[in-house]
Amino acid sequence: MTHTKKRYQAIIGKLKAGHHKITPQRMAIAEILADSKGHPSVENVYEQLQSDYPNMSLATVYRNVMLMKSLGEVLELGFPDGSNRYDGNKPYPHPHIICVRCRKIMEPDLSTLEDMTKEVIRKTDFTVLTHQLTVFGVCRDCKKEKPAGNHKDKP
Amino acid sequence: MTHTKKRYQAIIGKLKAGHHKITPQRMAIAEILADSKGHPSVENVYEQLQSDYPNMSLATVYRNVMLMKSLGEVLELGFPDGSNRYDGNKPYPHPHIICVRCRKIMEPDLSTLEDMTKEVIRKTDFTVLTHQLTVFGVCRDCKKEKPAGNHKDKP
DNA sequence: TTTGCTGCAAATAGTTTGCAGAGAC
DNA sequence: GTCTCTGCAAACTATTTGCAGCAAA
Repeated sequence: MTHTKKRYQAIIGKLKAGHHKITPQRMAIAEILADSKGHPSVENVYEQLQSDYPNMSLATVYRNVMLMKSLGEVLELGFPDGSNRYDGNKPYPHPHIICVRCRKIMEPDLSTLEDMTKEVIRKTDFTVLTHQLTVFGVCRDCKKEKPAGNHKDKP
Repeated sequence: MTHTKKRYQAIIGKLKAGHHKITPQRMAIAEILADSKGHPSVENVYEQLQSDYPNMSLATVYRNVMLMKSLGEVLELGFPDGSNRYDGNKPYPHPHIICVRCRKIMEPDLSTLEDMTKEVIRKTDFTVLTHQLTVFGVCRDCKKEKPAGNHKDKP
């Protein structure tokens, strides 16, 4: 079974466990979020559903994304630019590296994150619950196309 | 001169350098942002100005916070919960550790951040421009008041 | 059958914009 | 005097909610 398929099963399982009804709308939304390629926004999930479910209401998408988020099966990525995107494929905190030119998102495993958490705990005496790390930059492909620093306004 | 005072001068200086007019409204907004204790939202800045500038428009606050942000003199803190807050006191990226109980915000210097940036560069080949790191947890004071794990729903 | 879910439309919150007069330079 | 800035109100975007009918369990 693929990871995406497992994620779909996990979401549906949590819904059942919480005595939530398994409606066709929920299955469709879960299917998209279980994949989450491209980190869709609510609007984006809604658009993807338009062809198969022309009557699907945007409110229904909002309600169910929130429900799955509250069940811990979908991660909300509140990016600094204000856009809310969702990830049901890796529903635990993880770093996002975003290219400001092509908007590509990478999600590397960072071994230094653990050291950083330890340093936070040592310096603040907090009990750490969750975190969000987003790094902005220019990806390799975009650097090739137009090297950084060549774009200037008239002097 | 205090750091806050220096920050105020820096903001006003950037405005002048950009040939923006120095209006009483701008001075008042700059003064609040230069301090930025409590990381105010736009609404919050507006409220702080109500007593001294009862005619100040919320739109004016929005316009000027955005202007100062575009000049690099104010940092926008797009927290994952969706609230936009601003910092004109430390207008460069820095970590925020937020207590989910009392909403207190700490801003420790993290030496591990540099290692993390290096790891990001090594693993993604990005040119890193900026970043945002927010950690959520429970602060020391709140842990004392009510130890974590004691709050449960009925089984 | 029962209870929760959906679609619709209206409400709400946060932010942006057009415009005419006011004010900084 | 010129040109930007401000206040006001309306517009806009993203999200939430009330309600009546519908459908999963």
